[in-house]
Amino acid sequence: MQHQRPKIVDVARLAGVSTATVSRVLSNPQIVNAETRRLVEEAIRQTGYRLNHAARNLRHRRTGGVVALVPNLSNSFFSQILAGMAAVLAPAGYNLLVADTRAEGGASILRYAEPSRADGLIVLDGSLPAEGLARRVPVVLACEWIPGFAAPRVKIDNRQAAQMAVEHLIALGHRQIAHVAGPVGNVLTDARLAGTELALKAHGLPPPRVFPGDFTLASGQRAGAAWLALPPGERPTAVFLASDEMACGFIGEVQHSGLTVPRDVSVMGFDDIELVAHMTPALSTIHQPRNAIGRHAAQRLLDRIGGDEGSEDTVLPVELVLRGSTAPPRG
Amino acid sequence: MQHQRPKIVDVARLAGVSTATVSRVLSNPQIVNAETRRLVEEAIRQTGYRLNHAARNLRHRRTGGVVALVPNLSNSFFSQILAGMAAVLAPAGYNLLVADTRAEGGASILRYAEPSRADGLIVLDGSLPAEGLARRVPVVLACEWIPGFAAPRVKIDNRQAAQMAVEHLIALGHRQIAHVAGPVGNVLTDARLAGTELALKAHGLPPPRVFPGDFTLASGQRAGAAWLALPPGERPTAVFLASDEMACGFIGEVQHSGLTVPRDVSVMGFDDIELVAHMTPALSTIHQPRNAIGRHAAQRLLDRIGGDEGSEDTVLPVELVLRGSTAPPRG
DNA sequence: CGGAGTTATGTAATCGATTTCAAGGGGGTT
DNA sequence: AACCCCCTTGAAATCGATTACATAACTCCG
Repeated sequence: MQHQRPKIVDVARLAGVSTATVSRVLSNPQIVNAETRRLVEEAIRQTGYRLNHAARNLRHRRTGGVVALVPNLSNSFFSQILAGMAAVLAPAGYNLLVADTRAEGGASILRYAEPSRADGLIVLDGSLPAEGLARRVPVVLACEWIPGFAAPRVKIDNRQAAQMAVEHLIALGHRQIAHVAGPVGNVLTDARLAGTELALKAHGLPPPRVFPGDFTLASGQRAGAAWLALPPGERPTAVFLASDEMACGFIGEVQHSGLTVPRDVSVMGFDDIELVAHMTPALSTIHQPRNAIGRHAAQRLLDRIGGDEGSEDTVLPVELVLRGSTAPPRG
Repeated sequence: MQHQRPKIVDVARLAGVSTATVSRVLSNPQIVNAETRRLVEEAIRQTGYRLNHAARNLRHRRTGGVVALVPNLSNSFFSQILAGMAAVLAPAGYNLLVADTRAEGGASILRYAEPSRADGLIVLDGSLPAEGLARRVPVVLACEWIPGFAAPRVKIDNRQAAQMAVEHLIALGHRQIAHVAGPVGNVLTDARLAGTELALKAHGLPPPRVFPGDFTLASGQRAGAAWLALPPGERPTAVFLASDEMACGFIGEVQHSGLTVPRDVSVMGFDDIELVAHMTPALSTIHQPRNAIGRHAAQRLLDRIGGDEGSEDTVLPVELVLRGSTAPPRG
């Protein structure tokens, strides 16, 4: 190895052309004479040349990367969304960087929102400060969103989805329906609660009893304990939880106490994460098209990077998935 | 906005110093006179200057990024490992890029293994070609590994872990123990199968009946169907599956048929993904320290990038987690 | 007071590619 | 023969930071 790593001038020298020509072969082959091109390609092969992306990016004033800001990387809900994004970004020549907004200290996460770090940002966390994001790089919001921050959003209709879920429980004959909410201050929490209340109101039923939650298994378990702690006569006969993880925790707790789902209580989740189809009982839930959310978000971002100024929302359809955890109330 | 984006010369001009001095304030403040430093910092504030990473990286001949090659981003098993890696890399000033080795076409994934793209690579997929990886950037293998490829590995002792699992089943009194294996050709598949066979042999029991699998829920479900298809007298009384996801599929299928776990069959998983603690029955399994795997892998890579040549393995301890899915055989 | 040593700063080369601008050569037209 | 155009190609500027080397000022000491 005479050179640590061949550069474009090494290729140029070997091929007997200028660096400009080599560069053209690399990025715009058809404008180079066929024979010259062949020579250069041969030189590239012989030297084992690989281009330096830092240099190209510097010249192009771009980074070739897109950052996804995820509230919690450990949450499997996001992994399929990331997979969808990667599937769109990779063919377009972009790298996907992921960052956990919780793991890294508050505002420092915004260091990713710089043009020299990333060409664009996909934000999946509605709790980030709008000021920090403004005027930096193209942004797309997915799933969650930031009130007062104008950017294209890729989302589902959470309110309507919650309505569908509760309508189903009502149709089964339930009259006392509880809701286990998401974390306080989250936009999804509010939308799903609103949908729940709307559906009940539309059927002349009283507002739901609401148990606190935060989308995690553990909080679902606590909700289960809280439900069990009620006098049997006062227990809602159906519970709609704002996430599947919580539903799993809830069902686990209820079954542990010896009661049975859906005989003693109907349970409805939200998200349709893969596992819940295989539990016993299989969970009835709202299916979120997670891969599609990732793909659309990535595509919207690419459009934005390409100069598209549109900021209308993309609302993807959900599906009511009925499985074994919901049934008519007893008696 | 007169400038699109202030550069280091703008700061220098405003502070009345050279770009060299500004650069020094940025990366080595203590060698600059306190008063000058104050001036420069003030100028940085006034101009709203942000440094361009592409330029710095070009000069430093580094990228500031680390790539994780994951077999399947949708698999929640990996998300917690990624979280662990991010927790170590971010404070060290590295970005974490993730790529799905399955989603992107075969060899093209190796484009990430270039010094100008990433300063290092964490490979979680044992099926990548060793030749492609050799002699490129520092590599650390995590979980899986590539036979014949020398690099530090961060892993668990899969053989021994499988042994522990099967020993437990034997201790409960089981004599007919089946194994549901991982995908053919995978190093984990072989190690876990070997451990299973070893444990049985040590107790004078015949080799296990082996059902094919590939770590996915669906394959676990198929294994459940295959188990059910056996004449009741020939059914193994316990099944050890090479992943929790498969165990979930298996249990789901068995319970669907009206049988009960662990009364009719004991089930043992592998991984201890978060959800399985909340199923009914809760799954007995082998706990893998996923966050720690991620952290250690990231740390090893940082060491390697820093010049450490060591390539010994880091073997992290697993735990046998006993929950409700295993019990003595009937009768 | 001259010389060594220290500290602080500036000048200019450098990282490795891309791209503007200019120019050479060939063909066709009048 | 003069002119124009197109096709190729090269020279050199450029992207925005870092840093080796040079230099100036100041201190210390015999």
